[in-house]
Amino acid sequence: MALTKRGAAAADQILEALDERGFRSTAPRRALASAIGDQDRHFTAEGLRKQLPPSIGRATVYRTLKILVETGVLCRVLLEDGDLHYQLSHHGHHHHLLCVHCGSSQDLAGCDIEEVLISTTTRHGFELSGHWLEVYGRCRNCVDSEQAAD
Amino acid sequence: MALTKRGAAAADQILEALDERGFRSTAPRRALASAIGDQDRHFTAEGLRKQLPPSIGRATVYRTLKILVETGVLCRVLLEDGDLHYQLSHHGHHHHLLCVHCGSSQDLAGCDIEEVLISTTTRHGFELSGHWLEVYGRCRNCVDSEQAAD
DNA sequence: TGTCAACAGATACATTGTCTCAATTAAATG
DNA sequence: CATTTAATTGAGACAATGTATCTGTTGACA
Repeated sequence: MALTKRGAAAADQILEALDERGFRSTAPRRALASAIGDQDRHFTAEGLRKQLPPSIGRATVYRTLKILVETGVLCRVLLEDGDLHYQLSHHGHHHHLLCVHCGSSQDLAGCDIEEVLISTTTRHGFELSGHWLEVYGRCRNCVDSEQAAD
Repeated sequence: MALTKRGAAAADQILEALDERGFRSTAPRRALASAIGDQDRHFTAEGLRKQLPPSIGRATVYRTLKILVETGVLCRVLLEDGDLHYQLSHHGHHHHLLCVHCGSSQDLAGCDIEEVLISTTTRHGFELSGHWLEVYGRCRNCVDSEQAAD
């Protein structure tokens, strides 16, 4: 069961998305959806699994995550060290601002780089079909608290 | 031994970079450098290993690749499916144009997106420290040959 | 040429998945 | 509600990609 109202809403959204694509509603998937709704930042498959009853098999967790990424419910987040995490994907195409200090992430909804990319890649005779961008730095909270400490 | 003049030059460059950082020149590292010089596109650690004598241990391959990435000689390439590959890094900061059709990659040397990113992230109170961008599409060759086929 | 820190290979282990297979179950149908 | 059946499950093997440790080897400098 989801721990918060927000988590429960997110869980419902996940199950709904699965239903729309013709996937069945099963007990493991409901547990997964609920657990994902409870995450307040990007997570790994194993991290998620540790929060689930051990009766839910590893394969199910990975299978479901894969489906959810393909469905667009989750997106993958690439950490600076190359680690792949998962995260709820509220918007369509978007990027992440990843705080290298506290590990939080915000979505960068407006993707303004598309135009720049098109003009740059066209010069290379390249026909753009997509891109993957992750942005690293410090979030407002971490910048502020550091300044306060001075 | 490197198969081409270009490969040999790249291999020398790798060994030189290692030397500069105080790493020793050893037989396994020379073999690695030569093999890397021979790659004409991004490669995986295991793929590289298959081109080396089996006497060179797995750990050595991975260890050396890690050093080379940290040294800046190699860069990691993120494929669209999340696979991490390696590639010679000729320039400093740069991005890749990855052809989803033939698998080739070109470097995008001028990184014009920095300014766009700074202005966008500043609005989020975010202090930019870095980013990772991969661009997917079709390279000039693949676009051309497809048009020729029409 | 002797010394010794750096390095090597072997091997065990960790993480992150995928695949197969037999058993179970959701849900549509009657 | 009972039947049916395709989707789904968990177990467990396997694969890819690393990392850690340990003991023997070696490059490079004095």
